[in-house]
Amino acid sequence: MAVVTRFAPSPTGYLHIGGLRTALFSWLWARHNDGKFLLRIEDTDRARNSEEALEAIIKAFDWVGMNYDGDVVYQSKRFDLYKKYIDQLLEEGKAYRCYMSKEELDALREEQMARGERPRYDGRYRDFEGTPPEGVEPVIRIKAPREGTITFVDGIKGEINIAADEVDDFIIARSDGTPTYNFVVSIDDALMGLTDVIRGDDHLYNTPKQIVVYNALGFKLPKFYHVAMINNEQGKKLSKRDGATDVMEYKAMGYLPEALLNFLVRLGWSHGDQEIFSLEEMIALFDPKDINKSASSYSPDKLLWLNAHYIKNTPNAKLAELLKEFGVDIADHDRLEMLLDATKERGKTLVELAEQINLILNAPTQYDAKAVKKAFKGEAKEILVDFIAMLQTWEKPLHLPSDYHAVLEALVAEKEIGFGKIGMPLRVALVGALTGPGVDEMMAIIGVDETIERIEKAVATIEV
RNA sequence: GGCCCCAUCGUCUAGUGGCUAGGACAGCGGGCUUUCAAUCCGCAAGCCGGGGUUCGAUUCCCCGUGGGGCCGCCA
Repeated sequence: MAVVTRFAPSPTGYLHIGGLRTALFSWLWARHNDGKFLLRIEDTDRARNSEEALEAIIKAFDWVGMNYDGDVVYQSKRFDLYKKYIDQLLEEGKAYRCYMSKEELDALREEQMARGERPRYDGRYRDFEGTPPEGVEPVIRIKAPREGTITFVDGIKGEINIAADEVDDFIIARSDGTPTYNFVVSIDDALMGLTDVIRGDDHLYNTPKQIVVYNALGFKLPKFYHVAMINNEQGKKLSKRDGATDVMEYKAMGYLPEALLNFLVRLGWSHGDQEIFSLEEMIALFDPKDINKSASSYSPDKLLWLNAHYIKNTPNAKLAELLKEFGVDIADHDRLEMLLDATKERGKTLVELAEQINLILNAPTQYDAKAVKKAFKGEAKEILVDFIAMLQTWEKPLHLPSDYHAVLEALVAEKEIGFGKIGMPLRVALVGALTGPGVDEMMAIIGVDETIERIEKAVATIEV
């Protein structure tokens, strides 16, 4: 049987980083098996805006290169279907109307908490046959087993046992007739033909409830995989204050989708010592049985490292295209290759890369004070002036970094100085700072005229 | 509070009834270099604690401890 997995977010308006990981796991497993990966929006609570939410999710999927099969299923559009199953259960005596008010329910809960028990419905209307109280719209509850144990095998955690009395007769339809989460999830998972349900382990306790529904309706159980959560660096639940939780924020911060996916796949899953995985490798190697049981902490260092790795390995033409969103348009630059080769080793994100490029392309508007103190001293002025003269009278072509390097070598030899004597002041003259790509590269990129112009401008500021 | 889940370097993780417990990121040191990076080499860093079982436990069992999750007419 073909593997069918799904991603079933509630419409929050954005895709959470943790959601992307479980979606990725599900997607990989489907693709690995040539199966299907379905998308469903859990919007039984009608207050939420599912159209917008879906758009946000698809946008994020597009960005990372994930897709889904078939049509998106909206639970809000399937209420008739759910109603049919509710009626069926009612008719078969597997569900019943409960006339307990919210106030009564709250009171019961408080009592139980005070006694140190797990709050749960006491089943008082389970076998009720009298006259229902006036003016109360009932909810529908499903009959859960009253004794024994609900057992299932989790593909990651192994056998899970929950005592039946831990699962109460939970509500499957609200007093306004709308169905509730655990009920519709079971029906949809069954009807959509899910074979493997991969989800966060915050759903672990929902599984026995859903099994109650599966059994009542005679549906076949899928395999369940409950993936441990991603916590923050302090081991607490990941929240907005821990940094970006919205997937698209990573795009804005200059991360490559390959890096983010590679980072996420290794959070909770591994394949020996391998760290770098292409999408193809992930698909080929992923198996949910290799997912870790324990929760992991989110620490962005490795993501940054991966991003640097993928930037270094991205073709320059593509980088140029991506950089447009970061305010750098160098697609038509005639030294494109040289420019990116000189900078891509230095930028861990596209944002940093854009900064590096701007540093070279734009003449410095000011010179770093420390750099000036260190570089513009002694005979620096004289050396720079000589260098200009040498560039102006140089007879060979000046195109490649090596061409400029030859000029520098000639200067160093003639004046019998070390490379640093010219290198440092030259660097400050070109970009205003003591860091950055090699001066040979930078001169080749901006060309001889611009080079001379920048040096002249710098020389004018040196007082000695 | 009840129930459930989890536990290897700071972080992500590999691994086994017997290994010098492996890799990666971060950290530190060094090489390369006109700078900063990149890169290369090296160093430091871990089996939560206590009981068992066993010739031998990081590994299997139990109990602690710690962390997480769930306990809605939310999903």
